[in-house]
Amino acid sequence: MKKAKENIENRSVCPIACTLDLVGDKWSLIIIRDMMYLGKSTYNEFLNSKEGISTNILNDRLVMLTEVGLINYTGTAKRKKYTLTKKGLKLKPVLEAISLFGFKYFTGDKEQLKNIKRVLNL
Amino acid sequence: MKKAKENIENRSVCPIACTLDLVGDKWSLIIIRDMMYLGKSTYNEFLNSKEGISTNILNDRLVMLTEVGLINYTGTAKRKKYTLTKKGLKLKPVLEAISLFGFKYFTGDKEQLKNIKRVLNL
DNA sequence: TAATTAAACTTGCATTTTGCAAGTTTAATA
DNA sequence: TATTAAACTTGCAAAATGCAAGTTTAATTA
Repeated sequence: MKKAKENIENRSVCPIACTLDLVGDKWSLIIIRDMMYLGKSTYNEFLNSKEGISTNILNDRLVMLTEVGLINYTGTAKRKKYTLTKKGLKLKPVLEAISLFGFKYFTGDKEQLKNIKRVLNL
Repeated sequence: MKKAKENIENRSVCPIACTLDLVGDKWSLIIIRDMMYLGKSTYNEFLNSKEGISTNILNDRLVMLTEVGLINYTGTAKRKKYTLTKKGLKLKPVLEAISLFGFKYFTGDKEQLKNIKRVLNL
């Protein structure tokens, strides 16, 4: 079994740097977005996100996010249902600030954005 | 001359994913933190941050952040002074939310954190 | 009950990104 | 004029990511 990073090494004591050591990568906040805003909870739901995460990275991130206490799961090994922990839910202001920035600076398809906006409760 | 990524490719139209395509890496928000909260503005000041960014990555990020319009610079090629653009300043709520999460979940050295808190205006 | 499906990984390998050490260029300073 | 130092640049090793394929075993279907 591949072993996930067990102890995140913080680069400094700065709270910003420490938080980025947890979720400052390309995929963690995408998974958390899926849980927080898009009602997703299973491996395959995450796998089918538009952004196209690959299976090994998805697995690594689910293990890591579980280890650091941002998510947990119920169900059998073959039917895991992931949910955000209380700690994970505390990232909501972060995602909200990020999406507000995104709405301001990325126009893209207006109709599509309207749908996203609705689903993200914005 | 090494060419920096010229057009960021967005993984999707999601505003969260798009924003993460800009600053969802290990170093960009550290540099922006240095400018926003720690009064830093030059290559060497960024280089001397506690987190220890390496020279090539720092250079890449400064080029990229300039290209995407989050920062810009004045001064000669040998004495560049970087500042946040209006767009870059719009990331302040993101950094604030991240640091609030960090303060809640990373204790570390109390005295040191108090100093950081002061310097971060929190 | 046996065969099939599919969800959740796992593995191997190529590509990309990052880290580290050292070197280069040229303004500013002594 | 010589030295310093700020801002890169380069080369190479290590780590992270991407991609395709394979594995395991619950759940479903025939």
